[in-house]
Amino acid sequence: MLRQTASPALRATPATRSHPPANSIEGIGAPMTFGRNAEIYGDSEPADYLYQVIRGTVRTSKVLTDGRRQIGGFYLPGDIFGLEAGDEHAFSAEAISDSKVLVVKRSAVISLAARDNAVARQLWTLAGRELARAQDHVLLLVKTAQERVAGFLLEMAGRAPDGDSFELSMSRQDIADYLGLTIETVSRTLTSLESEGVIALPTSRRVVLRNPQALRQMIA
Amino acid sequence: MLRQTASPALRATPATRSHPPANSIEGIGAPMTFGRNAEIYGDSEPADYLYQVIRGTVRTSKVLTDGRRQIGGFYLPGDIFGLEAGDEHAFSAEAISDSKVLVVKRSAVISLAARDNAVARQLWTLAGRELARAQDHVLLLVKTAQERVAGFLLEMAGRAPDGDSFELSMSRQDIADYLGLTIETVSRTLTSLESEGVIALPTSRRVVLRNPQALRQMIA
DNA sequence: CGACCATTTGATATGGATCAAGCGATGTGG
DNA sequence: CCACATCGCTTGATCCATATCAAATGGTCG
Repeated sequence: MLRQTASPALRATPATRSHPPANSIEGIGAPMTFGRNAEIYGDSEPADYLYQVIRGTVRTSKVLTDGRRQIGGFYLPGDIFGLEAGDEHAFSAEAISDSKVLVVKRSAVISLAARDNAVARQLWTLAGRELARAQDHVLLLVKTAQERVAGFLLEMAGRAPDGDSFELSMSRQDIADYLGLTIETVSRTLTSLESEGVIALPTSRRVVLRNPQALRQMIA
Repeated sequence: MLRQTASPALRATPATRSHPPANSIEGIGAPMTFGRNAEIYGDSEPADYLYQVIRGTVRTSKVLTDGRRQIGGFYLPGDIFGLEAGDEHAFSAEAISDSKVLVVKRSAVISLAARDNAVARQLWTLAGRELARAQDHVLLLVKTAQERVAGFLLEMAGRAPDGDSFELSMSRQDIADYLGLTIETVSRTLTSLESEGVIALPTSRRVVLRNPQALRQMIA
C-alpha cells in the first residue's frame, strides 16, 4: 500500500478560490493532494484534523482481523470526513483517485465553534450526517445483494451532479467491501440489472439509470 | 402493538434520588414508566425529547418496507437515547421490559448546553457514542452468524454489572433483528456455543460466559 | 389442567461465497 | 508499433452457511 500520510504544515493562506466558502471550514484549510490509493490517515491515528474533499474521491476503511476490509463510506467533492467519535480514527482514509483535500486542524475548528455559533451548528449538522450515514449503512447491510446494490446506485445517483448518469470512481472491490458482498456478486448483480433494462453500463465504471423507479422499488 | 406514546408533561421536580446526578441531563428530567412493548416514540415523530433509562431496557427499531424489523440498539439503565441526526426520529423506541425513563425536552438540554460547557461536552460525548455504536453495528453485520452472536454476547457482558454472568432482557427475536439473523440461527448458535463449553445457559435468558477469551477470538 | 408464547430442534432449500477460467483495456518494453 | 504482461471485471460451476418450513418442547399464567 502506497503510504503518503498527511502531516500537514497548516498554512494560514488558503488556496485562492473564485467563490465564497460554503461553510466556515472551507475558509481556513490547507490544500493537499494525494495520489491514487495514498493513505490520508490511518486507523487508530490521532484524529487531529478534519478534511474536505475538493477533487477526487476518498474512502474510509478498516481491515478486520481476518483480513477482510470494510469500507465505512465514500466521500465526494464537498464532503467532509475525518470527524470521529473519539480522539483516534476508527477507520483509515485513502484517496480512491488522485484527490485534493482541504486539511484543517480539529482544534482550530473547535475553538472557532466556541466563538461562532454558526460554526458550532455546522459541526452538529456534520456529526448528524455521519450518524445518519452509519445508520443507513446498517439498514443496507441487512438486505439482499440486489437491494444493497440498488441502494448503493441510488445513493451514488443522489450525490452525482447529473442524477441519472454518473461515473463510479471506485472499483468493484471497493463497492463489494462497502456492501459486505464479494466482487463477483456485485458484478453479477450489475450485469443482471443491466439485462433487466434497469440500468445501462456503457463502460464498467459508467452507470446510467434507465429506470430509477424500478431501483427504488427494489430497495423496498 | 400496544401503543403508549410519550407526551410527557414535563415537571420541574425530578424524582427524588439518593445520589447526585452523573450528568446534567439527569438533573432536569421527568420520570415516566412504560409497560412491556409500549412505544416510547415512533419512527418519524419529531425528536423533541431526550430519554435516559432508569430501569428496564429499551430498544430502538425500524420496520422496513418488506416487513422485516431492524433493531438499532439496546439501551440499559444509565443509557441515554433519542438523540437523532435530524429533527425527526429515524427509529422508533419501545420498552422491552417494564421500564422507567427520564424524559427531558431537547430544547432544554440545548439551551443548557449553550450556557454550560460541561453540558455541551456531554452532548458531544453522547453523539460520539451513538456514532461509534452505529459504526460497530456495521462491523458486526458483515460477519458470520457465530461472530455476530459472540460479538453481541461480549457487548452485553461489557455492559452488565457482573461482566461474565448476566440476564438477557430481550427475546431471541430482538437479538435476531439486531444481528440481521433469524431467530432459529440465533438459537442454534447459542446452543452450539453452549455445547462447546464457551457459555452456559442456565435458563434461556441467563448467560454465563465460561470462556470469554474463546468468545473474543471468535470475533477475530 | 390447558392455552399460549418463547425457544429449540429437525429437514430442506437457496442466495451468495468460493474456486476457477476467460475477457478486455491499459500500459510497458523490445 | 506491436507482443505481451498486468489489472480490473465478468462469467461459469460448485459448495456451504443461513434462511425457510415444520414440528416438538418448555415455561408461564389464567
